[in-house]
Amino acid sequence: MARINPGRHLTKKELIIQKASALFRVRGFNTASMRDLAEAVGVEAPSLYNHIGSKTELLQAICFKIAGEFTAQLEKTENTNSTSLSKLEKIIRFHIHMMWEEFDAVFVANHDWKHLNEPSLSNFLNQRRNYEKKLVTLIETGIRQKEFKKANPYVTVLTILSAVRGLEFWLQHRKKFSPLELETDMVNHLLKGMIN
Amino acid sequence: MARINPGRHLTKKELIIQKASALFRVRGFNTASMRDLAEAVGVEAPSLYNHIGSKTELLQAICFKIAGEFTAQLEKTENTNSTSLSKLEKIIRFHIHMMWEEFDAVFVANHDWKHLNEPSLSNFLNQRRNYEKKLVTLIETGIRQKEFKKANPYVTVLTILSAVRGLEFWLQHRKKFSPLELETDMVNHLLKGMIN
DNA sequence: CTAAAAAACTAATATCTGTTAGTTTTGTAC
DNA sequence: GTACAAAACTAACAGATATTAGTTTTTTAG
Repeated sequence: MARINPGRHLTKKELIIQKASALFRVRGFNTASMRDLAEAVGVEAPSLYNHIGSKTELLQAICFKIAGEFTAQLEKTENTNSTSLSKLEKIIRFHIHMMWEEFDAVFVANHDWKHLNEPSLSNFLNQRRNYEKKLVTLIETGIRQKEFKKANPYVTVLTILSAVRGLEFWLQHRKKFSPLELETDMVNHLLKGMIN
Repeated sequence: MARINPGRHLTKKELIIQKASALFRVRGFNTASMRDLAEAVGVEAPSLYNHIGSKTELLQAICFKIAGEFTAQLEKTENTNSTSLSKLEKIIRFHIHMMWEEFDAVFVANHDWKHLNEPSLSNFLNQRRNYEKKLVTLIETGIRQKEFKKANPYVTVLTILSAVRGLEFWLQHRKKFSPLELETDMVNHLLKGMIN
């Protein structure tokens, strides 16, 4: 059989990771087999091992790529001079943006991280914990500066992160309203509530 | 080996389902094996089949038990004479309540429904779609009566359901604030926003 | 055109999967 | 205590799993 055509801007390994993201999202990491992946790539299963080390390595690549992007954006936002509210809004919008642009990978990172091996598992969880802590600090600052209402900042962070994550369902079912309308309504709801 | 002790108020089948809920939550449906489950129950794997029909049947039992409880509560709430706001608040609180009281089963229903077989899968998805539709109708009514701000009601429902579902993470990590504080803060956030 | 390499292939392995068959043990009712 | 039923056990199977070994094909470089 012919070689894998990596496409214009992808190495073969990147192509495999991309197909794996799509496959793992639909079937789940454990349910998706390397034979499934090979078929999606257009090759026999053992051939994949010319490009990757193991199935778990694929999961690692997906999870840490996403985690890295979120962390980088958060740190960038932290280092700007603006209100806590403005920072928070930027972060929420970035989350929504990521859900639209890298749906498969974000979905897999959210669902299948638990199948990571040590020490990747601990690494990933630490990174996520740090991300949450930074958000909590941001909320606390906003409360101290009377920008935000008094409330348990952990609950606030949880509420926001979870709400945004829920876009998974909407994207799966391909509901047909524009990302812009969605983004506006969700940001408004999370910041200003829904009561008239 | 001695027989399974079902405990005070459980049939043997119910005990198995309970252990399966806990196991599936931690490991995931596909990753958890019947041998794992048997060990949790205190028995050899084939013995389980004296009480249950198949592994999938366990998943069905878990998913439809939870779906049924949510549907029942929603219909009960719909048939009361109160404002849309009051109804919505009651429903949010019920979701939080369920997360605390039936964490394992709710978690599994949320995560592993995709491994249901037909026709259970379609059944489950229909039930969930109906649930969402009823919530959308509730929000629409509230908007028409000027109780709620104008916004895409689907987005509103998505935001609320997802936020509440996020309690999964907090419960997994056993954060130490009371359910009451958590419930109050989350309900306030979702209804009234977080901006001062 | 030829040699080196990259990457595909086929064949195979050991392990794990849910589940069945058949048998033995345990508890229950008279 | 004896018979019946419930529920445990052991042994086993067919299929799927990720991965390795070894070989052949394809592409690339000089």
